Amino acid sequence: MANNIPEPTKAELEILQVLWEFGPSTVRFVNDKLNEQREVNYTSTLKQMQIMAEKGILKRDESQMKHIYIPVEAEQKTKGQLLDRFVNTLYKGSASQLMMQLLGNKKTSKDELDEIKKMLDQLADKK
Amino acid sequence: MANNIPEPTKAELEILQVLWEFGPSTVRFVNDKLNEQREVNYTSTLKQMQIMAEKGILKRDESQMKHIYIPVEAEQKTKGQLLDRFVNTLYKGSASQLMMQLLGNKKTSKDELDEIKKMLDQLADKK
DNA sequence: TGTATCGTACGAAAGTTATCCTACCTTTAG
DNA sequence: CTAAAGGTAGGATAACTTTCGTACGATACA
Repeated sequence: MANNIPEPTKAELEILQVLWEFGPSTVRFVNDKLNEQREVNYTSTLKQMQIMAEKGILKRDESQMKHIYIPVEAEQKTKGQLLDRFVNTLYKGSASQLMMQLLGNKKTSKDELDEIKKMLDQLADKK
Repeated sequence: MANNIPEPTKAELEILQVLWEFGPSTVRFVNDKLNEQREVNYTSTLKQMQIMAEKGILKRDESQMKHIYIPVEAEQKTKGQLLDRFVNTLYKGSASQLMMQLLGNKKTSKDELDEIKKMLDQLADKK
C-alpha cells in the first residue's frame, strides 16, 4: 500500500479535524465549526476543501446540491503518519527520546502516567 | 519569559539540526552538511541563515570574515515547544493518546519499551 | 601583482499556501 | 413569478517560503 500521503497543511489539518470529529459534512458545517475558533470566510473554506478533494485528501458526494465531504484516509492512519514523520525528523525515530521530552517538559498528570504505564504493560505482555 | 517562538519552517529546522548537532558553524559547514542529504546552492543556505538571524532564531559572530552562526534557543527548549504544539494540535494535549498511537502504530523495540518504562518509574517516584 | 577562490549582501523570481471576490446556478418563501 | 438566500466554481491576490543569480569585497598563492 502507498504509505506516503502528502503532508496536509495547517489549514487542511483544521478541516480534517472537524471531519474526523463529526463525520462526513458539508462545507457550511465545517465552516461554522471553524468559525467557533477563528473568523474564516465561507468561500475560503469551500476553496480549501475543493483543493483537498483535488489532491485526494477528501472525496465528495455530489449527488446532492450540498456536497458532502469525507476524508479518504482514516484519522488514526493519517495521525500515525504525521507522528512518524515528527519523531523521525526531530528525534531520529526514537520513541523513548520523544517520551522523555514529553514527560520531562510538561507536568503530566498522575492519571496520565498511570494510563501510559498500563498501556506499556499490555504491550509488554504481547511480546 | 516569552514562551512563543515563531514556528521554524522546514528549511530552518534542517539548519537548526546541523547547528544543534555540531555546534556553532559557518555557512560553508552547514551547507556541506545539507548537501550530504540533498542538493542546495551555497547562497540559498546563506540567505536562509541570514533570514534566521534577522528573525532572531540565530545570532552570529561577525568578528571574523567567516561569520559563525549560533542558535539562540537551546535544542531541548525548541524541540519541547514543537512537541507541545504537536500534541496540542493533534491529540488535544493528551500525552497518553500520543503514546498509544506511537506504540500501537510502530513496532517499537523491546529495549525502547524498557527504557520508557524505567523513565516512567523514575517520574512516578518523584510524586 | 594579479588572478582564482571564498566570503557576504542584496534583490529577483518561483513555488506554496491561504484568503476572498465575483459570477452564476438552485432552492425557497412570499 | 420573483426576490432572497444559499450553494458551487474559478480566478485574483497577498503573504510567506525557498531558491538562486549577480555584485562585490577579502584572502591566498603562483
